[in-house]
Amino acid sequence: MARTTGSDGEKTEAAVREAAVSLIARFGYEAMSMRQLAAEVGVQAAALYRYFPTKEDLLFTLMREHMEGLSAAWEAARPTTADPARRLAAYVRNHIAFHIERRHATHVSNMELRSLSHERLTQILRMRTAYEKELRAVLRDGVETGVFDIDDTGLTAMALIQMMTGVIVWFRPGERLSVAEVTASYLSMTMRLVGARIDTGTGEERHVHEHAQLRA
Amino acid sequence: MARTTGSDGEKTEAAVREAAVSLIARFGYEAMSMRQLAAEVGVQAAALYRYFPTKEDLLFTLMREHMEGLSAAWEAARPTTADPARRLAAYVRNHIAFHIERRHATHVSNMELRSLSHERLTQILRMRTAYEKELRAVLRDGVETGVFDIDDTGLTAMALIQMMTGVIVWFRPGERLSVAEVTASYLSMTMRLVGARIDTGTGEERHVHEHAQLRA
DNA sequence: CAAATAATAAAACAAACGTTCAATTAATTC
DNA sequence: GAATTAATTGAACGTTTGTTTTATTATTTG
Repeated sequence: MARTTGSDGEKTEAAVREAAVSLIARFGYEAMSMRQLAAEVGVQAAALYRYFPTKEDLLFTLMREHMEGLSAAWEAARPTTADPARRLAAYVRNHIAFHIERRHATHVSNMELRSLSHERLTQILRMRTAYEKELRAVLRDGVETGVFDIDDTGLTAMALIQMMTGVIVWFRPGERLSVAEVTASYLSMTMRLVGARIDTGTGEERHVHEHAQLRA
Repeated sequence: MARTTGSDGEKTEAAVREAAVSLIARFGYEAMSMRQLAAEVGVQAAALYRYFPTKEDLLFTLMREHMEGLSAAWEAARPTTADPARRLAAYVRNHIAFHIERRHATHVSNMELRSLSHERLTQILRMRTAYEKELRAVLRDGVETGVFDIDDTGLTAMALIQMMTGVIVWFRPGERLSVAEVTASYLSMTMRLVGARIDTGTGEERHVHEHAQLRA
Protein backbone atom coordinates (compact mmCIF):
# COMPACT_ATOMS: atom_id res chain seq x y z
CA MET A 1 0.00 0.00 0.00
CA ALA A 2 2.99 2.27 -0.37
CA ARG A 3 6.47 2.27 -1.85
CA THR A 4 7.35 -1.14 -3.20
CA THR A 5 10.66 -2.91 -2.80
CA GLY A 6 13.06 -2.25 -5.62
CA SER A 7 11.07 0.70 -6.93
CA ASP A 8 13.10 3.23 -8.88
CA GLY A 9 11.82 6.48 -10.28
CA GLU A 10 13.95 6.50 -13.39
CA LYS A 11 13.05 2.97 -14.33
CA THR A 12 9.38 3.56 -13.71
CA GLU A 13 9.35 6.69 -15.81
CA ALA A 14 11.08 4.89 -18.67
CA ALA A 15 8.59 2.05 -18.39
CA VAL A 16 5.72 4.52 -18.47
CA ARG A 17 7.03 6.17 -21.62
CA GLU A 18 7.55 2.88 -23.35
CA ALA A 19 4.16 1.49 -22.40
CA ALA A 20 2.45 4.75 -23.33
CA VAL A 21 3.95 4.79 -26.82
CA SER A 22 2.87 1.22 -27.36
CA LEU A 23 -0.66 1.66 -26.01
CA ILE A 24 -1.32 4.96 -27.75
CA ALA A 25 -0.05 3.56 -31.05
CA ARG A 26 -2.31 0.53 -30.69
CA PHE A 27 -5.49 2.01 -29.26
CA GLY A 28 -5.14 5.74 -29.66
CA TYR A 29 -4.56 8.46 -27.10
CA GLU A 30 -8.20 8.99 -26.19
CA ALA A 31 -8.88 5.29 -25.95
CA MET A 32 -5.96 4.62 -23.63
CA SER A 33 -6.93 5.21 -20.02
CA MET A 34 -4.47 6.13 -17.33
CA ARG A 35 -5.50 3.02 -15.44
CA GLN A 36 -4.79 0.85 -18.47
CA LEU A 37 -1.38 2.45 -18.82
CA ALA A 38 -0.67 1.98 -15.13
CA ALA A 39 -1.64 -1.67 -15.31
CA GLU A 40 0.72 -2.19 -18.24
CA VAL A 41 3.53 -0.73 -16.16
CA GLY A 42 2.48 -2.72 -13.09
CA VAL A 43 1.58 0.22 -10.94
CA GLN A 44 -1.47 2.13 -9.73
CA ALA A 45 -2.82 5.02 -11.77
CA ALA A 46 -1.93 7.59 -9.13
CA ALA A 47 1.76 6.71 -9.45
CA LEU A 48 1.81 8.03 -13.02
CA TYR A 49 1.21 11.55 -11.78
CA ARG A 50 4.58 11.56 -10.10
CA TYR A 51 6.16 11.71 -13.56
CA PHE A 52 3.63 13.49 -15.73
CA PRO A 53 1.29 16.12 -14.32
CA THR A 54 -1.47 15.36 -16.82
CA LYS A 55 -2.25 12.87 -19.54
CA GLU A 56 -1.69 15.52 -22.16
CA ASP A 57 1.73 16.34 -20.72
CA LEU A 58 2.65 12.73 -21.23
CA LEU A 59 1.52 12.81 -24.85
CA PHE A 60 3.32 16.06 -25.52
CA THR A 61 6.55 14.77 -23.99
CA LEU A 62 6.47 11.69 -26.17
CA MET A 63 5.88 13.73 -29.30
CA ARG A 64 8.45 16.39 -28.54
CA GLU A 65 11.16 13.85 -27.84
CA HIS A 66 10.28 11.94 -30.99
CA MET A 67 10.65 15.05 -33.10
CA GLU A 68 13.87 15.98 -31.34
CA GLY A 69 15.16 12.50 -32.04
CA LEU A 70 14.28 12.78 -35.70
CA SER A 71 16.03 16.13 -36.06
CA ALA A 72 19.06 14.86 -34.15
CA ALA A 73 19.28 11.77 -36.33
CA TRP A 74 19.27 13.95 -39.43
CA GLU A 75 21.90 16.29 -37.98
CA ALA A 76 24.11 13.29 -37.42
CA ALA A 77 23.44 11.75 -40.81
CA ARG A 78 23.54 14.91 -42.90
CA PRO A 79 26.43 14.65 -45.36
CA THR A 80 28.92 17.46 -45.84
CA THR A 81 28.86 17.18 -49.61
CA ALA A 82 27.04 19.78 -51.66
CA ASP A 83 25.85 17.15 -54.16
CA PRO A 84 22.04 17.27 -54.01
CA ALA A 85 21.62 13.68 -55.11
CA ARG A 86 23.81 12.40 -52.29
CA ARG A 87 22.12 14.66 -49.78
CA LEU A 88 18.71 13.50 -50.94
CA ALA A 89 19.79 9.88 -50.67
CA ALA A 90 21.01 10.50 -47.13
CA TYR A 91 17.70 12.14 -46.23
CA VAL A 92 15.73 9.21 -47.56
CA ARG A 93 17.92 6.66 -45.81
CA ASN A 94 17.75 8.47 -42.51
CA HIS A 95 14.01 9.04 -42.72
CA ILE A 96 13.18 5.45 -43.52
CA ALA A 97 15.60 3.97 -40.99
CA PHE A 98 14.33 6.24 -38.23
CA HIS A 99 10.68 5.60 -38.96
CA ILE A 100 11.01 1.86 -39.25
CA GLU A 101 12.98 1.77 -36.02
CA ARG A 102 10.39 3.88 -34.19
CA ARG A 103 7.19 2.80 -35.83
CA HIS A 104 5.03 3.19 -32.73
CA ALA A 105 6.38 6.60 -31.78
CA THR A 106 5.88 7.83 -35.33
CA HIS A 107 2.32 6.62 -35.28
CA VAL A 108 1.73 8.60 -32.11
CA SER A 109 3.33 11.75 -33.48
CA ASN A 110 1.37 11.58 -36.71
CA MET A 111 -2.03 10.50 -35.46
CA GLU A 112 -2.55 12.22 -32.14
CA LEU A 113 -1.79 15.82 -32.99
CA ARG A 114 -5.39 16.82 -32.49
CA SER A 115 -5.22 15.89 -28.81
CA LEU A 116 -2.69 18.61 -28.11
CA SER A 117 -3.57 22.09 -26.93
CA HIS A 118 -3.23 24.82 -29.52
CA GLU A 119 0.16 26.08 -28.38
CA ARG A 120 1.65 22.64 -28.03
CA LEU A 121 0.33 21.65 -31.42
CA THR A 122 2.02 24.72 -32.84
CA GLN A 123 5.27 23.77 -31.15
CA ILE A 124 5.28 20.26 -32.61
CA LEU A 125 4.29 21.49 -36.05
CA ARG A 126 7.13 23.98 -35.97
CA MET A 127 9.60 21.19 -35.37
CA ARG A 128 8.07 19.14 -38.14
CA THR A 129 8.16 22.04 -40.56
CA ALA A 130 11.82 22.67 -39.77
CA TYR A 131 12.61 19.05 -40.55
CA GLU A 132 10.66 19.12 -43.81
CA LYS A 133 12.35 22.37 -44.75
CA GLU A 134 15.62 20.48 -44.97
CA LEU A 135 14.17 18.29 -47.67
CA ARG A 136 12.81 21.25 -49.59
CA ALA A 137 16.24 22.87 -49.48
CA VAL A 138 17.85 19.76 -50.93
CA LEU A 139 15.27 19.61 -53.70
CA ARG A 140 15.67 23.30 -54.50
CA ASP A 141 19.44 22.97 -54.69
CA GLY A 142 19.01 20.04 -57.02
CA VAL A 143 16.74 22.02 -59.27
CA GLU A 144 19.07 25.02 -59.32
CA THR A 145 22.11 22.94 -60.16
CA GLY A 146 20.15 21.14 -62.81
CA VAL A 147 20.41 17.61 -61.41
CA PHE A 148 16.73 17.39 -60.45
CA ASP A 149 13.72 18.00 -62.64
CA ILE A 150 10.85 19.03 -60.39
CA ASP A 151 7.52 20.72 -60.98
CA ASP A 152 6.99 22.19 -57.54
CA THR A 153 9.48 21.60 -54.75
CA GLY A 154 7.01 22.15 -51.95
CA LEU A 155 4.50 19.71 -53.36
CA THR A 156 7.21 17.20 -54.19
CA ALA A 157 8.64 17.38 -50.68
CA MET A 158 5.23 16.62 -49.19
CA ALA A 159 4.66 13.77 -51.62
CA LEU A 160 8.03 12.25 -50.80
CA ILE A 161 7.54 12.51 -47.06
CA GLN A 162 4.10 10.98 -47.22
CA MET A 163 5.44 8.18 -49.38
CA MET A 164 8.38 7.46 -47.10
CA THR A 165 6.54 7.77 -43.82
CA GLY A 166 3.86 5.47 -45.20
CA VAL A 167 6.34 2.66 -44.86
CA ILE A 168 5.31 2.22 -41.23
CA VAL A 169 1.76 1.42 -42.26
CA TRP A 170 2.52 -1.75 -44.16
CA PHE A 171 6.12 -2.71 -43.38
CA ARG A 172 6.69 -5.42 -40.80
CA PRO A 173 10.25 -6.48 -40.02
CA GLY A 174 10.96 -10.10 -40.71
CA GLU A 175 8.39 -10.48 -43.44
CA ARG A 176 8.89 -10.61 -47.19
CA LEU A 177 11.27 -7.68 -47.48
CA SER A 178 14.28 -6.63 -45.42
CA VAL A 179 14.89 -3.08 -44.29
CA ALA A 180 17.76 -2.83 -46.78
CA GLU A 181 15.56 -3.96 -49.66
CA VAL A 182 12.81 -1.54 -48.75
CA THR A 183 15.29 1.29 -48.41
CA ALA A 184 16.83 0.49 -51.78
CA SER A 185 13.43 0.47 -53.45
CA TYR A 186 12.41 3.75 -51.88
CA LEU A 187 15.70 5.32 -52.87
CA SER A 188 15.16 4.20 -56.42
CA MET A 189 11.61 5.52 -56.50
CA THR A 190 12.67 8.81 -54.96
CA MET A 191 15.44 9.42 -57.45
CA ARG A 192 13.14 8.73 -60.35
CA LEU A 193 10.40 10.88 -58.89
CA VAL A 194 12.66 13.92 -58.69
CA GLY A 195 14.03 13.22 -62.14
CA ALA A 196 17.57 12.81 -60.81
CA ARG A 197 20.22 12.56 -63.48
CA ILE A 198 23.94 13.13 -63.58
CA ASP A 199 25.46 14.62 -66.64
CA THR A 200 28.33 12.32 -67.59
CA GLY A 201 29.68 14.88 -69.99
CA THR A 202 29.06 12.67 -73.01
CA GLY A 203 25.52 13.81 -73.50
CA GLU A 204 24.38 10.47 -72.14
CA GLU A 205 22.21 10.66 -69.07
CA ARG A 206 21.99 8.11 -66.33
CA HIS A 207 19.62 7.77 -63.47
CA VAL A 208 21.31 8.29 -60.15
CA HIS A 209 19.19 5.67 -58.47
CA GLU A 210 21.17 2.99 -60.20
CA HIS A 211 24.14 4.07 -58.12
CA ALA A 212 22.16 4.78 -55.00
CA GLN A 213 20.86 1.25 -54.93
CA LEU A 214 24.33 -0.16 -54.69
CA ARG A 215 25.02 1.74 -51.51
CA ALA A 216 21.77 0.90 -49.74
CA MET B 1 -40.20 17.44 -25.23
CA ALA B 2 -41.20 15.14 -28.06
CA ARG B 3 -41.44 15.15 -31.82
CA THR B 4 -40.61 18.56 -33.16
CA THR B 5 -42.41 20.36 -35.95
CA GLY B 6 -40.93 19.68 -39.36
CA SER B 7 -38.87 16.75 -38.13
CA ASP B 8 -38.01 14.21 -40.84
CA GLY B 9 -36.17 10.96 -40.29
CA GLU B 10 -34.30 10.96 -43.57
CA LYS B 11 -33.08 14.50 -43.17
CA THR B 12 -32.03 13.93 -39.60
CA GLU B 13 -30.11 10.79 -40.50
CA ALA B 14 -28.31 12.61 -43.28
CA ALA B 15 -27.49 15.46 -40.93
CA VAL B 16 -26.14 12.98 -38.38
CA ARG B 17 -23.85 11.35 -40.94
CA GLU B 18 -22.55 14.64 -42.16
CA ALA B 19 -21.93 16.04 -38.70
CA ALA B 20 -20.33 12.78 -37.57
CA VAL B 21 -17.83 12.77 -40.44
CA SER B 22 -16.90 16.33 -39.70
CA LEU B 23 -16.57 15.90 -35.94
CA ILE B 24 -14.70 12.61 -36.09
CA ALA B 25 -12.30 14.02 -38.67
CA ARG B 26 -11.65 17.05 -36.49
CA PHE B 27 -11.55 15.59 -33.00
CA GLY B 28 -11.32 11.85 -33.49
CA TYR B 29 -13.88 9.11 -32.90
CA GLU B 30 -13.11 8.59 -29.23
CA ALA B 31 -13.03 12.29 -28.52
CA MET B 32 -16.40 12.94 -30.14
CA SER B 33 -19.24 12.35 -27.69
CA MET B 34 -22.72 11.41 -28.74
CA ARG B 35 -23.98 14.51 -26.97
CA GLN B 36 -21.59 16.69 -28.94
CA LEU B 37 -22.75 15.08 -32.15
CA ALA B 38 -26.39 15.52 -31.19
CA ALA B 39 -25.81 19.18 -30.37
CA GLU B 40 -24.22 19.70 -33.79
CA VAL B 41 -27.31 18.24 -35.41
CA GLY B 42 -29.60 20.21 -33.14
CA VAL B 43 -31.15 17.26 -31.39
CA GLN B 44 -30.89 15.34 -28.12
CA ALA B 45 -28.45 12.45 -27.81
CA ALA B 46 -31.19 9.88 -27.45
CA ALA B 47 -32.51 10.76 -30.90
CA LEU B 48 -29.33 9.46 -32.51
CA TYR B 49 -30.17 5.93 -31.43
CA ARG B 50 -33.13 5.93 -33.71
CA TYR B 51 -30.71 5.79 -36.65
CA PHE B 52 -27.64 4.00 -35.32
CA PRO B 53 -27.87 1.36 -32.60
CA THR B 54 -24.42 2.15 -31.20
CA LYS B 55 -21.64 4.66 -31.68
CA GLU B 56 -19.51 2.03 -33.33
CA ASP B 57 -22.30 1.18 -35.77
CA LEU B 58 -22.27 4.80 -36.82
CA LEU B 59 -18.52 4.74 -37.39
CA PHE B 60 -18.68 1.49 -39.30
CA THR B 61 -21.47 2.76 -41.52
CA LEU B 62 -19.49 5.86 -42.41
CA MET B 63 -16.43 3.82 -43.24
CA ARG B 64 -18.21 1.17 -45.24
CA GLU B 65 -20.03 3.69 -47.35
CA HIS B 66 -16.84 5.60 -47.93
CA MET B 67 -15.09 2.51 -49.19
CA GLU B 68 -18.08 1.57 -51.32
CA GLY B 69 -18.02 5.04 -52.79
CA LEU B 70 -14.34 4.77 -53.60
CA SER B 71 -14.80 1.44 -55.34
CA ALA B 72 -17.83 2.69 -57.21
CA ALA B 73 -15.97 5.78 -58.36
CA TRP B 74 -13.19 3.63 -59.73
CA GLU B 75 -15.63 1.30 -61.45
CA ALA B 76 -17.11 4.29 -63.19
CA ALA B 77 -13.78 5.85 -64.07
CA ARG B 78 -11.95 2.70 -65.10
CA PRO B 79 -11.00 2.98 -68.77
CA THR B 80 -11.66 0.19 -71.20
CA THR B 81 -8.25 0.48 -72.82
CA ALA B 82 -5.59 -2.12 -72.09
CA ASP B 83 -2.85 0.51 -72.11
CA PRO B 84 -1.30 0.38 -68.61
CA ALA B 85 -0.14 3.99 -68.69
CA ARG B 86 -3.63 5.24 -69.45
CA ARG B 87 -5.14 2.97 -66.83
CA LEU B 88 -2.61 4.15 -64.26
CA ALA B 89 -3.33 7.77 -65.10
CA ALA B 90 -7.05 7.12 -64.64
CA TYR B 91 -6.39 5.47 -61.29
CA VAL B 92 -4.34 8.41 -60.08
CA ARG B 93 -6.89 10.95 -61.27
CA ASN B 94 -9.77 9.12 -59.68
CA HIS B 95 -7.94 8.55 -56.42
CA ILE B 96 -6.87 12.15 -56.00
CA ALA B 97 -10.19 13.62 -57.08
CA PHE B 98 -12.12 11.34 -54.75
CA HIS B 99 -9.87 11.97 -51.77
CA ILE B 100 -9.77 15.72 -52.17
CA GLU B 101 -13.51 15.79 -52.55
CA ARG B 102 -14.03 13.67 -49.44
CA ARG B 103 -11.18 14.77 -47.27
CA HIS B 104 -13.02 14.37 -43.98
CA ALA B 105 -14.43 10.95 -44.76
CA THR B 106 -11.02 9.74 -45.88
CA HIS B 107 -9.52 10.97 -42.64
CA VAL B 108 -12.10 8.96 -40.74
CA SER B 109 -11.56 5.82 -42.79
CA ASN B 110 -7.80 6.01 -42.43
CA MET B 111 -7.42 7.11 -38.83
CA GLU B 112 -10.18 5.38 -36.91
CA LEU B 113 -9.74 1.78 -37.98
CA ARG B 114 -8.60 0.79 -34.51
CA SER B 115 -11.95 1.69 -33.05
CA LEU B 116 -13.69 -1.04 -35.02
CA SER B 117 -14.36 -4.51 -33.72
CA HIS B 118 -12.16 -7.22 -35.16
CA GLU B 119 -14.65 -8.51 -37.70
CA ARG B 120 -15.65 -5.08 -38.89
CA LEU B 121 -12.03 -4.06 -39.18
CA THR B 122 -11.48 -7.13 -41.33
CA GLN B 123 -14.42 -6.20 -43.51
CA ILE B 124 -13.15 -2.69 -44.15
CA LEU B 125 -9.62 -3.89 -44.78
CA ARG B 126 -10.93 -6.40 -47.30
CA MET B 127 -12.57 -3.61 -49.25
CA ARG B 128 -9.42 -1.56 -49.10
CA THR B 129 -7.27 -4.44 -50.24
CA ALA B 130 -9.57 -5.08 -53.17
CA TYR B 131 -9.24 -1.47 -54.22
CA GLU B 132 -5.45 -1.54 -53.92
CA LYS B 133 -5.34 -4.78 -55.86
CA GLU B 134 -6.59 -2.88 -58.88
CA LEU B 135 -3.53 -0.68 -58.77
CA ARG B 136 -1.19 -3.64 -58.40
CA ALA B 137 -2.80 -5.25 -61.43
CA VAL B 138 -2.21 -2.15 -63.51
CA LEU B 139 1.40 -1.97 -62.41
CA ARG B 140 1.96 -5.66 -63.13
CA ASP B 141 0.47 -5.31 -66.61
CA GLY B 142 2.74 -2.38 -67.24
CA VAL B 143 5.78 -4.36 -66.19
CA GLU B 144 4.79 -7.36 -68.30
CA THR B 145 4.21 -5.27 -71.40
CA GLY B 146 7.45 -3.43 -70.78
CA VAL B 147 6.05 0.07 -70.40
CA PHE B 148 6.81 0.29 -66.67
CA ASP B 149 10.11 -0.31 -64.95
CA ILE B 150 9.34 -1.36 -61.39
CA ASP B 151 11.35 -3.05 -58.66
CA ASP B 152 8.49 -4.54 -56.68
CA THR B 153 4.88 -3.96 -57.71
CA GLY B 154 3.47 -4.55 -54.21
CA LEU B 155 5.83 -2.08 -52.59
CA THR B 156 5.37 0.43 -55.39
CA ALA B 157 1.60 0.23 -55.12
CA MET B 158 1.76 0.98 -51.40
CA ALA B 159 4.18 3.83 -51.95
CA LEU B 160 1.95 5.36 -54.62
CA ILE B 161 -1.18 5.07 -52.54
CA GLN B 162 0.46 6.61 -49.49
CA MET B 163 1.80 9.41 -51.64
CA MET B 164 -1.55 10.13 -53.28
CA THR B 165 -3.68 9.83 -50.18
CA GLY B 166 -1.24 12.12 -48.38
CA VAL B 167 -2.67 14.93 -50.44
CA ILE B 168 -5.48 15.35 -47.94
CA VAL B 169 -2.99 16.17 -45.19
CA TRP B 170 -1.64 19.34 -46.69
CA PHE B 171 -3.93 20.30 -49.57
CA ARG B 172 -6.52 22.99 -48.94
CA PRO B 173 -8.78 24.07 -51.80
CA GLY B 174 -8.47 27.70 -52.74
CA GLU B 175 -4.89 28.08 -51.61
CA ARG B 176 -1.74 28.20 -53.68
CA LEU B 177 -2.53 25.28 -55.98
CA SER B 178 -5.68 24.24 -57.79
CA VAL B 179 -6.95 20.69 -57.86
CA ALA B 180 -5.97 20.46 -61.51
CA GLU B 181 -2.43 21.59 -60.81
CA VAL B 182 -2.02 19.16 -57.95
CA THR B 183 -3.41 16.33 -60.03
CA ALA B 184 -1.06 17.16 -62.89
CA SER B 185 1.92 17.16 -60.57
CA TYR B 186 0.98 13.88 -58.98
CA LEU B 187 0.43 12.33 -62.38
CA SER B 188 3.83 13.46 -63.46
CA MET B 189 5.49 12.13 -60.30
CA THR B 190 3.64 8.84 -60.59
CA MET B 191 4.67 8.25 -64.17
CA ARG B 192 8.28 8.94 -63.39
CA LEU B 193 8.17 6.79 -60.29
CA VAL B 194 7.01 3.75 -62.24
CA GLY B 195 9.52 4.46 -65.00
CA ALA B 196 6.76 4.87 -67.57
CA ARG B 197 7.98 5.11 -71.13
CA ILE B 198 6.44 4.55 -74.50
CA ASP B 199 8.50 3.05 -77.23
CA THR B 200 8.10 5.33 -80.23
CA GLY B 201 9.67 2.75 -82.49
CA THR B 202 12.71 4.89 -83.20
CA GLY B 203 14.66 3.72 -80.20
CA GLU B 204 13.95 7.05 -78.59
CA GLU B 205 12.10 6.87 -75.32
CA ARG B 206 9.76 9.46 -73.94
CA HIS B 207 8.20 9.85 -70.57
CA VAL B 208 4.49 9.38 -70.64
CA HIS B 209 3.89 11.99 -67.99
CA GLU B 210 4.58 14.68 -70.52
CA HIS B 211 1.42 13.62 -72.28
CA ALA B 212 -0.53 12.91 -69.13
CA GLN B 213 0.00 16.43 -67.88
CA LEU B 214 -1.76 17.85 -70.88
CA ARG B 215 -4.90 15.97 -70.07
CA ALA B 216 -5.06 16.81 -66.38
C1' DC C 1 -61.54 13.47 -37.26
C1' DA C 2 -59.82 9.43 -35.07
C1' DA C 3 -56.20 5.93 -34.95
C1' DA C 4 -51.75 4.69 -35.91
C1' DT C 5 -47.13 5.71 -36.57
C1' DA C 6 -42.81 8.48 -36.68
C1' DA C 7 -39.66 11.40 -34.34
C1' DT C 8 -38.21 13.39 -30.64
C1' DA C 9 -37.25 15.14 -25.53
C1' DA C 10 -36.21 14.44 -20.81
C1' DA C 11 -34.52 11.91 -17.27
C1' DA C 12 -32.01 8.41 -15.55
C1' DC C 13 -28.44 4.47 -15.44
C1' DA C 14 -24.17 2.27 -14.21
C1' DA C 15 -19.56 2.47 -15.65
C1' DA C 16 -15.41 4.72 -16.63
C1' DC C 17 -12.80 8.80 -16.86
C1' DG C 18 -8.68 12.02 -15.28
C1' DT C 19 -7.07 13.57 -11.20
C1' DT C 20 -6.24 14.54 -6.06
C1' DC C 21 -5.20 13.45 -1.37
C1' DA C 22 -3.67 11.29 2.63
C1' DA C 23 -1.43 7.45 4.37
C1' DT C 24 2.36 4.21 4.15
C1' DT C 25 6.54 1.99 3.24
C1' DA C 26 11.36 1.59 0.97
C1' DA C 27 15.61 3.70 0.33
C1' DT C 28 18.93 7.17 1.41
C1' DT C 29 21.32 10.48 4.21
C1' DC C 30 23.55 12.10 8.30
C1' DG D 1 19.84 4.09 13.88
C1' DA D 2 17.11 8.20 13.50
C1' DA D 3 15.58 11.63 10.18
C1' DT D 4 14.66 12.58 5.65
C1' DT D 5 13.37 11.78 1.14
C1' DA D 6 11.49 8.93 -2.76
C1' DA D 7 7.99 6.03 -4.51
C1' DT D 8 3.81 4.11 -4.27
C1' DT D 9 -0.98 2.57 -2.72
C1' DG D 10 -5.92 2.90 -1.95
C1' DA D 11 -9.74 5.47 -1.69
C1' DA D 12 -12.28 9.08 -3.14
C1' DC D 13 -13.91 13.22 -6.08
C1' DG D 14 -16.78 15.24 -9.45
C1' DT D 15 -17.56 14.67 -14.55
C1' DT D 16 -18.55 12.63 -18.47
C1' DT D 17 -19.45 8.64 -21.06
C1' DG D 18 -22.66 5.52 -24.11
C1' DT D 19 -27.02 3.91 -23.74
C1' DT D 20 -32.02 2.83 -22.19
C1' DT D 21 -36.60 3.92 -20.87
C1' DT D 22 -40.67 6.40 -20.80
C1' DA D 23 -43.52 9.98 -22.04
C1' DT D 24 -44.97 13.31 -25.47
C1' DT D 25 -45.94 15.51 -29.63
C1' DA D 26 -46.07 15.88 -34.89
C1' DT D 27 -47.40 13.69 -38.88
C1' DT D 28 -49.61 10.32 -41.69
C1' DT D 29 -53.14 7.03 -42.59
C1' DG D 30 -57.84 5.28 -42.90
